[in-house]
Amino acid sequence: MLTQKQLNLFNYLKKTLEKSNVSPSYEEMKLALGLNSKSGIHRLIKALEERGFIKRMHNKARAIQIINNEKENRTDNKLHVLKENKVRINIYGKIAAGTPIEAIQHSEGYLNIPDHMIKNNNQHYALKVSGTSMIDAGILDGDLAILEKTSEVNNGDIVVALIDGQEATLKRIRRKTNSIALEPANKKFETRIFGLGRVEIQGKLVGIIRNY
Amino acid sequence: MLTQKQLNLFNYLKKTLEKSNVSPSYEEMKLALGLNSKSGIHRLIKALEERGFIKRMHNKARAIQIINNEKENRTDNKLHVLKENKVRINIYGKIAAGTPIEAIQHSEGYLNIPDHMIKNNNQHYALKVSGTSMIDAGILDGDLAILEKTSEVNNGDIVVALIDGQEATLKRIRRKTNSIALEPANKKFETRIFGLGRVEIQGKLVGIIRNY
DNA sequence: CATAACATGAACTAAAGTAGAACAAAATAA
DNA sequence: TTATTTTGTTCTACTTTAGTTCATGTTATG
Repeated sequence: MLTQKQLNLFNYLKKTLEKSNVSPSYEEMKLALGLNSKSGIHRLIKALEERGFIKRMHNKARAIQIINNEKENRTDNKLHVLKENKVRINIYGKIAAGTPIEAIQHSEGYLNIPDHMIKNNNQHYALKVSGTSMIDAGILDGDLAILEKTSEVNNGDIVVALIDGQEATLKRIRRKTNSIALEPANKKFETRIFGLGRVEIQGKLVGIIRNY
Repeated sequence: MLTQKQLNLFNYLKKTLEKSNVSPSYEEMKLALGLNSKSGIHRLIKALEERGFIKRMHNKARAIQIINNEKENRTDNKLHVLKENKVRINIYGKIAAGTPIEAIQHSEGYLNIPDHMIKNNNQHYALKVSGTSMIDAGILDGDLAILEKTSEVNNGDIVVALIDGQEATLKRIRRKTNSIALEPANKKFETRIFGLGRVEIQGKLVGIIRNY
């Protein structure tokens, strides 16, 4: 695609532009390639532009721009994306009454979350909070709840509980000897107590994201 | 893609805008670059705009905006990475009594935030909430507040207000004819009312991130 | 509404930079 | 080999950059 000279100039341009955003002038390029004349540079620049390796603003000083072609950074990018992917989780819908979360097959979309929210290797997912039953815990209607898929929860944790395989709800949990209490954080709602078998923990709250 | 002078000015702009969201005036830039004339600055600004490094509002004072895309956005590949990337913003410390944010030079670290939180090109930053004065708005002690650097706020918005250049606080704002009321969201705290000149808006709340 | 603070821009100078024609030598391809 | 493209040089023409001064708008604010 390129001749040797063109490649030399291109590499020099790239190197220079990576250091700072100052393009070299023809004079500087001439020196860098050990030429005695700027015209040669001009021709090389035209060739690079024609072949789509650089772009420039005509008749503007030091206004050359590198066009990165796919081949070179492809591997880099994939690696990068993969790394970033860890913190990409599914949004499964609203946590309202009625629908068990597992039944929701389709994700409503992806969400990039702050990586510090993920502290272990468990799967995570997000639900949109519906209702005001946890308002005194600072969880408002419309907030996004970030949840860790686990059943290891402590008393006082806020969890997604599936009741009778039917109703999913976000509540504070308190285990007793042979019952489980699900406490709202709102005086207008009441604590509900269930037998051990009726409640399945589907996740533990690890974060809240709110948008104004 | 820039000349040296253009880069110098750009760096100065960047630095200044990172500290606070007030653009320098031409006069100030003139001094910063050691010129005797504002016209030179004007031309450099035009060049920077032409090359896509800044954006400005015509005939508005101190209305320059950095476009942060010098290298990344140019090629398709990198754009992809950018899309996957969470937006990275600075955490500037706690928002407690006493310290004006502008005085905090050093960032306490970076934070990756969900990209949907950033809805415009303004700069954003994060502060850790200290205290319970906004608890009824669902903002708890220790929450991370995501703030947009702007002074365009509406009544009822939650903002970071700097009082007398001294005390930074997160409150709901209500502008009256010749005073500004800063309302807490906690009955135990009282609304404070200030003269127009005493309060400077340093940012507007756009999100809350909480970690359990 | 007056005034200070800012932004815009014309005119001019010198220096730096870009554009390209014309010709010769070298490298490459046919 | 012959033809074609690439490279290098010199020389010239022209444009932009960068700085100055001075004048003219525009906006914000008391």
